[in-house]
Amino acid sequence: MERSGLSTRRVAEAGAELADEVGFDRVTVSDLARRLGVATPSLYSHVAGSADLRTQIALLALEEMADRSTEALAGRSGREALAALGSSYRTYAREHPGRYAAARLPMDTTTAAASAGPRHAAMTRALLRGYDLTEPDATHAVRLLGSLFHGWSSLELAGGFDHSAPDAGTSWERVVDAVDHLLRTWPGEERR
Amino acid sequence: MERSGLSTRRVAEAGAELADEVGFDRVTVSDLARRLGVATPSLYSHVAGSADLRTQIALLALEEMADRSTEALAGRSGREALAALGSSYRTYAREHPGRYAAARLPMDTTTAAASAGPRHAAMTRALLRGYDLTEPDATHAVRLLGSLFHGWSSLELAGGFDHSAPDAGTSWERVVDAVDHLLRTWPGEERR
DNA sequence: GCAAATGCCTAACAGTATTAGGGTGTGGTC
DNA sequence: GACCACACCCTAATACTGTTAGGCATTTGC
Repeated sequence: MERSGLSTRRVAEAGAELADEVGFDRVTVSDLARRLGVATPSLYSHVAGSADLRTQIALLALEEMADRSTEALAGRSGREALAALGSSYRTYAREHPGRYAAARLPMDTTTAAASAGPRHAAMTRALLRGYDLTEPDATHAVRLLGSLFHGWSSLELAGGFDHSAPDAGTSWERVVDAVDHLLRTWPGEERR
Repeated sequence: MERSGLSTRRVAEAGAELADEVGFDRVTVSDLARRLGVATPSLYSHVAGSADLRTQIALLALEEMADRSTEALAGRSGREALAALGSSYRTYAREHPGRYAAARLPMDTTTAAASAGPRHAAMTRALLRGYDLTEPDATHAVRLLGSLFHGWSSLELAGGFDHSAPDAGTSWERVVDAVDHLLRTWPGEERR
């Protein structure tokens, strides 16, 4: 029989494709095998099973997002960088909902450490260099931005903003303004 | 044979329990039936199937969260209310990770509209009355807060803050300070 | 060319989701 | 107080999905 020329990477890519089409939680080893034109057990040479398949898709998505974000941030700083990074996530989530959902998959510590996750944190930190924050405020801000970007994309993807005005894009622009303002006027420790 | 006295509500509650123990994505009709001491098909009198079961758990979780938040907000305003609402979500996510995950389940428009979802939005809006925001800025702020609360709890639940200082609680306090500050100094339209 | 590794297959089994259809309590009705 | 209808739960049966075991063939490295 003719070989299909599969590999872990190729399987993950096909899985990502499938995730975007039918949703990450409906990705199935059997379905993926069908689409690849091979028998189900054949995939077990490339991924360890259903859980591993999901992880591989997640890793792929994290890399792609990091690559896009890196490009989006190049040569920008301040509000411009903030808007670019946020848009990068928003756009990715819209174009690749399945991959985006995959990227939120919790994974064990060592896998997470070897993923592109740290690159994301580093980018946010780099972005903050355009503002005047010192530790530990910079860390707080990293977490705030991470939560906000992630939360916003999730809600937008779930259609949370679909049925009320103004539209998500407009609102997002104003939120970027607000956060930019916040980062430039971050409150000192004296407050309670 | 003796009857178990089940009902949709009771099944959903048991499902929520199960979700908290094993994780929302591992909730299974069979497993739930086993725990309830009935045969698997028996559950189909109370829920329409696997998908419906998940939805019922989600609706339950949304209600519980809304109830807790309502209580937490009572008699508070400004920064205090902000902190209370945020803590309400954070605590719920920590105590009931499975239910919390369930609450993020995307559902169709009509189901969502009939859920406690709108109550959550209303609470956030109510909270903002303690600040001086006019439309459309209030809407932007509602969305910002919703995204931030959700994103923060998700990341914290996934262990995203576990391996770096300062701890999540401290960081959260400072983020509340920052957001409180932001809401009191929300930037006007003239900025770009 | 040959040996070993690799890539893919078939066979087989456990577990889950779901439908169909049957019996038995339970509660309302006269 | 009998009866009837419905609600509730069961067994049987089917179709997948996930996974392991073991076999043949093609490719690759020497």
